[in-house]
Amino acid sequence: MDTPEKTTQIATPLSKFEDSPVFNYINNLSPIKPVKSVHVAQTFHSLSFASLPSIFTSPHVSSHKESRFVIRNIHSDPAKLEPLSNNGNQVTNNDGAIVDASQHNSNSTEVQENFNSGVPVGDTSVEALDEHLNFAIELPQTLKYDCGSPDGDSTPFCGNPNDCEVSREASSGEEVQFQGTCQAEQKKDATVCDWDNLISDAADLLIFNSPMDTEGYKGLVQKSQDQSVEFCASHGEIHGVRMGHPIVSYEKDEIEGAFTQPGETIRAKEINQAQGEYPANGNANMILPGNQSEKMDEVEMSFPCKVVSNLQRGFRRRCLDFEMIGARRKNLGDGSSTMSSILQQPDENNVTKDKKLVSLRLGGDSSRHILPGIGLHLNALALTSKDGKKIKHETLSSGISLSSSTASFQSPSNVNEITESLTSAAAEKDVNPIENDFTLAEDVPGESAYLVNEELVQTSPKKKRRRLEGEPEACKRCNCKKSKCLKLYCECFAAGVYCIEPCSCQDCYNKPMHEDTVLATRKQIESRNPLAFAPKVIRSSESVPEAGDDSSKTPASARHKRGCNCKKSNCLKKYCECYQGGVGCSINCRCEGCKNAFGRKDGSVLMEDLEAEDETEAHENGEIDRSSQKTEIQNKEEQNPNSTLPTTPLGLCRPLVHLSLPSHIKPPRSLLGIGSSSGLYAGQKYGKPNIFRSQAKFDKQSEPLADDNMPDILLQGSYSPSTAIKSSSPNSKRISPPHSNNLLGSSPGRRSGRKLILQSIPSFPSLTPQH
DNA sequence: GAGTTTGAAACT
DNA sequence: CAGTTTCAAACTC
Repeated sequence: MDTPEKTTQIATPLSKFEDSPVFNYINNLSPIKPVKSVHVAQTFHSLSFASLPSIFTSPHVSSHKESRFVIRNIHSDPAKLEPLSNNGNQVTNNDGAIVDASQHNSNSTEVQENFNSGVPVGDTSVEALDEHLNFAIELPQTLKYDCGSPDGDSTPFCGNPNDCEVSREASSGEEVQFQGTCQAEQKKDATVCDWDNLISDAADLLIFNSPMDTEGYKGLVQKSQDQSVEFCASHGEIHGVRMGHPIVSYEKDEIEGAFTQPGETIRAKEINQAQGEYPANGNANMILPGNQSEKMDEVEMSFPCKVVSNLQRGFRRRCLDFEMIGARRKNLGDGSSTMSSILQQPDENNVTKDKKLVSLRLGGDSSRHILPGIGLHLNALALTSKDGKKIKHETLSSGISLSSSTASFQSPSNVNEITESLTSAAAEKDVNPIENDFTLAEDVPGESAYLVNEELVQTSPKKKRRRLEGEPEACKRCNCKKSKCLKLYCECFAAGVYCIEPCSCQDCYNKPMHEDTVLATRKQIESRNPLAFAPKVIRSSESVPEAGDDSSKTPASARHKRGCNCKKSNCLKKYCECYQGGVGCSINCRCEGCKNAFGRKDGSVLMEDLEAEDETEAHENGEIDRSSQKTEIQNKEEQNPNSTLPTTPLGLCRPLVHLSLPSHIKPPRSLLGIGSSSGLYAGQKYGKPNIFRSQAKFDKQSEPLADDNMPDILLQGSYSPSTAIKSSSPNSKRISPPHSNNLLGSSPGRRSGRKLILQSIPSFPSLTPQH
C-alpha cells in the first residue's frame, strides 16, 4: 500500500543519485536488479526505527554508497537470484555482476566476490547447507563490518553451529579489514571482532534505519534492517545472518575492495549454488536498481528466507514487497531505478500486495500496523516490542524490531550477549539513536532485545515525547486531535506508520482499519508533494565523495530537505526541523538568526566560545558568525567530558548527540535515536566509520575550528560525512551552501567540504574497483 | 497537567 | 507564490 508511495518518495532522491555517475556505476556493478527490490525495502523499513522517515527518503540513501551495498547485494542476490537466474540475461544486462553470480557460479560475479571477500572464505558457509552458506556469507560480512573489538563471540549470533563458525570467521575477516590485513583465518580474533562487530552492527542498525544510511553508513543501517527482516524469516539461524548483513554492508562501504579476495569469490559461487537450490525464493530477488543497498539486504534476507520455511518466505516477501514494489516499479521502468519509475504510481498489484502484507502482519498484532510504505519500520518495531516473540514470528515479515527479533530467535544467553554487545558498541561508538535502546536492553539483560523494543514502544504517553527525543522514531506517538492523523501534522502519519495504542490521538484514522483512507490520503499528499513522506533530512551527495575514500563515514552533508523557516527559535530548539533532525541549516533555510548548533545557515560551524560571544552579537547584527555558532557547539562539547566529539551534534561518533548538543539543550530526537532523519544516521554512521578510519586521512582542515577536544571531533566531523553534516563542521556547511566560500576562506574545512563533494562522486566508482 | 510558543502543514 | 489559518509538537510554568 504505502510501498507505492515509498517508491515514489524514494524515487525522487534516487533520481538524483541515478543521474550521478556514481549511481550509474553502482547500477552497473550490482548484479541485482530491481527484481527483488521489494524484499529489501521491507527490510529497511522494518529495521530502521528512526529510519522511518529515512525509509521514505530511502531513495537517497541508496544512492551513492550503494556501490558497496551493491556488492553485498550481489552477494545476496545469488540467494534471491533464482529469479534473477531466471531472468538471467536481463539481469546481466542491467547488472553484469549479478548475472554472473546467478548464472555463472564460477564467475561468481565480481561484485559478489567483493561481498564475500570480507568473509574468510566461505569456509563454514560452504559446508553449511546452501542456505547456511548464505547465512554464513552474510555473517562474515557482518563481522567484517565492525572490526571493532572482538568482545562478543560470534557464537551467540549463530543459530547453528555452522553459522557460528561462519560468523567467527567472518569476524576474523573484519579484524582483518580493520587491521588492514585480511586474515580471515584468525577465528579467535574473529570472535572478538565479532562481538565488536555485532555491537557495532547493532548500533549501526539502530542508527541506520534509513536506506540512505545504507549507502554511507548505509551498511550499518541496511544491516540492521536486513537483520530484522532476516530474523523474521528465520529465527535462530537468522541471527548470524543479520549480523552479517550489517557487517557485510559495512565491509562494502568501507572495506569493499579489501575483502574481495579469492575466498570471497568462492562464497559467491557457493551462494549461487545455494540459490539454485532454492529457486523458490525467486521473488526475493527483487532488487531495486536504484537502491543497491536495498538489494543487498534483500539478497541477504532471501537467504534466511530460504532457510526458513516457505511460510516464512512468504512473510519476508511480503515485507520485502513493500519496498520491492518500488523496486519493481523501478525495474519496470528501467533496469535502473529512476525517479520517474519511483514516481510512477505503484502498480495496483504492488499496492494490493502491500496491503495484503499489511493485513497479514496486522493479524499478528492488532495494536500496531505498519503502513505499507514508509512507516513500516516503526510499526514493526512496536509490534515486536509488544508481542515479543509472538510478534517475531508473525511480524517477522515486517522485520521490525531488530534487537527484539534477534533476541527472540536467539537463545537467551545469546540474546543477552548480543544486547550487551550492542549496547557496548553503541556506547563506544557513538551513539546512535539506537543507543538508548541498547541501554535499555542492558537494563534487562535477559530479554534485552524485547525489552528494548518494548520500552520504546510501550512507553507511557508522558514518556512519549521524551522518548521521542531520546528514543528512536519508532517510539513516535502522536497526540493529534483534529487532523485525524491523516495529515502530515501527525508524526505517525508523516512517518508512514499507523498510530498505535500509545498514541493519544483522537478520532484517529491512521489505523489499519482505515487503510484505504490512509492510503488515499497519502496519495493525495504525495500528489501535492511527492517528497512529502520523504525524510526531511537527507544526505546530500556529499557523502558519496567520502565513499570514495571508502570510509563509510563520509557523510557529510545531511541537510534538511526543505530547510527551516524559523523566526524565533534561532534554530536552537526542536521547533526547528533542521535542529530536530540533527543537521545544520543550509542555504535552503529561510531562518532568521540561525544559531543551529549543527551548522548555521551561513555555513559557519562552531568556532569557539570566545568568538561565539562576539559572534552572537555580530550574528545579531549581521546574522552570522559562523564562528560563533561553532563556539557554542564547542562549548557544549567541552562541557561534556565524554564528548570526545564535542563538535558535531550528530555526534559523529558516539557521544554524538549528547555531546554535540549543549547541556541545556536537549538533543533532537533524530540525534538521539531517531534515525528518521538521514542526517542523523549519517552522523552516527559516520561515527563508526570515523572511528575506523583515521580522521587523519582527511585533511584536518577543520582543526582550526576545533579546540583541544574539538579538533578530534571536528576532524571527524569534517572528515566523516556525518560529522561534517551535523557537526557544524565547517566542511559540511561550507560544502553545501554557497556561503561556504566565506567559510572556506576562513577555515581549512572548506577544502574538505568541497573535496568531499567532488571526490565523493568520482571516488565512488573508483572505490569499488580499487579495493 | 495546563497553557503558551513555535513553525510546519494546509489552506486561500 | 504569498499570506493566512490550522495544527500539533515543543516548550514553559
